[in-house]
Amino acid sequence: MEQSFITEEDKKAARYAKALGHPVRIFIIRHLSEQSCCYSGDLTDILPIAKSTLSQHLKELKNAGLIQGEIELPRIRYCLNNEIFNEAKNLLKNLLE
Amino acid sequence: MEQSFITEEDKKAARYAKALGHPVRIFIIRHLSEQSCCYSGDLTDILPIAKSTLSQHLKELKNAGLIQGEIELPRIRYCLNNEIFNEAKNLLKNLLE
DNA sequence: TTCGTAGTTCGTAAAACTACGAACAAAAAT
DNA sequence: ATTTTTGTTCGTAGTTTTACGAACTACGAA
Repeated sequence: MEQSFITEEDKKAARYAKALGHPVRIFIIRHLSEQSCCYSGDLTDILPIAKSTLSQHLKELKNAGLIQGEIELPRIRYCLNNEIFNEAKNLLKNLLE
Repeated sequence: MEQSFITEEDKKAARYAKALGHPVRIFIIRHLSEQSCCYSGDLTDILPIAKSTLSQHLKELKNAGLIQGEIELPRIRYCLNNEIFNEAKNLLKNLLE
């Protein structure tokens, strides 16, 4: 046990990978990649989960920084956070070669 | 709640992302990408975790199919499983564009 | 046969994840 | 003022993850 060679980049990559580590969240990210933004209700109509569960998944993606929500009453418009999404992309692409 | 558009590919991508969702496992994958194979003992020397904990992380990567272990007594030689690793790479790259 | 090496499995405990319905909040519409 | 719409937060329950040390397996060496 000399030393940990786990870098900050490893930790970041792991956080992003973890945020992507659920089928619902993969779906949301894919959906947002295909059509730049969407409303939570769009997803509720499609996905077979309770809206509270969806809200939790959106929160996790927000916490990881991958998406952002803009209030557009009476709804909330979710989009990819391109800056952070690109960071995640680069870290994971780099890891995967 | 019309229909789930979560595909089998989404589920696979999520499984791979989840397997990568821990700094120790990112480190192991990075390590194996840099030097084709390694022994568990090499990792025990570097990482500040108990060998049983390391064994669990290796098991998760094995369960996801990303790595494989070949017995080479008295040790076990871990390598990337390139076929599955490539599948993970393609799924995640595709997701990330 | 006994000892040492390399690694897995077991048992345990704490934390995090997943999911749901109910309750709530904020603003627009009636 | 009440209702409707959209979505979040709360409370709860069951499952999974993470981590550790101890015990175990398998083999080679002394």
